[in-house]
Amino acid sequence: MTEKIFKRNSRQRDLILEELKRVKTHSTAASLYEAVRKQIPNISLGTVYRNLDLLLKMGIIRKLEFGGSEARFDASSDKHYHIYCTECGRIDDVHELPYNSNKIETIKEINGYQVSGYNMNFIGICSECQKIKSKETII
Amino acid sequence: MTEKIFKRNSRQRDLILEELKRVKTHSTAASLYEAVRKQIPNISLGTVYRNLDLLLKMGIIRKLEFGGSEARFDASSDKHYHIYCTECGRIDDVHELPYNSNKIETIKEINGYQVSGYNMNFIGICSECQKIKSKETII
DNA sequence: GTCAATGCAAACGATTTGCACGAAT
DNA sequence: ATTCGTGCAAATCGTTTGCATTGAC
Repeated sequence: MTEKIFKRNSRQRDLILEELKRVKTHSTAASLYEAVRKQIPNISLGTVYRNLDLLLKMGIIRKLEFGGSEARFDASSDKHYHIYCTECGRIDDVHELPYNSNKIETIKEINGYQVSGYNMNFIGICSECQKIKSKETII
Repeated sequence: MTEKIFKRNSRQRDLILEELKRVKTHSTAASLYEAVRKQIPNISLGTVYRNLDLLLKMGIIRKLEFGGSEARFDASSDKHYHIYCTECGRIDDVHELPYNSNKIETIKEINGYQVSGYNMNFIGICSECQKIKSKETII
């Protein structure tokens, strides 16, 4: 079943994955492109997208299902929730809350569907933006 | 605080909302456009998008936060979860499971964030697609 | 008569793709 | 030598926007 997806190594792919792992704010394709460009100045955005696809298919990274226009990626191996700041758009990991703590985990059937999983994330205002907002209110 | 958003009535908007309420599979902008076109042949896609935006701002409809490329909309007034079929892409309401049954509802702070809400949906295979898949397996 | 809402088409931003070349095996 | 992975540019897809016109009030 496990199909070989990478047939050759590539420095581009290595750097993309390295950068995605390094940055904790859940990069977009464009931000990975900009970062890797410092090492390989003429890498193309297409290459970034193609490699992100391959890494997704391999299950090495995950695409975060937020509503925003740009896709965000996560390279960490442990599952966890995410929280999105409606003010500045940053996305942080939620490590405080255990991922499998929910009785929702045990649901195997809904509405005739065979349930394979669920997707959950939190929405809020990050501490930085709270400070900014409270200052604005004072004025 | 409640601001007036519609300044005039429009047949286009009425038909868009009517169609969105009628169809239970959570229309896309394009499918609404096709449906309303039967009544107003030269309605434009831009008008559909503009009215969906207005209806969103009024809180009359909601945009579903799935990963797919096209946005899906929901016109029902009661909150409920959704389930997405990975085989055919349909999205159904989940009425079996109460929306506010979670202790997650009570969380007000995570990671320094002031939590305003959360987003959750299920992923699975609908009964139709299960039938198709089991047939395929037999062959 | 006023100006919000429309139709049309062009513009947009994110992503995908075709193709010829370069590089990993 | 083979052919995968790349860079480049053009194409695609969903959505947004500018502008002149239409229609609700």
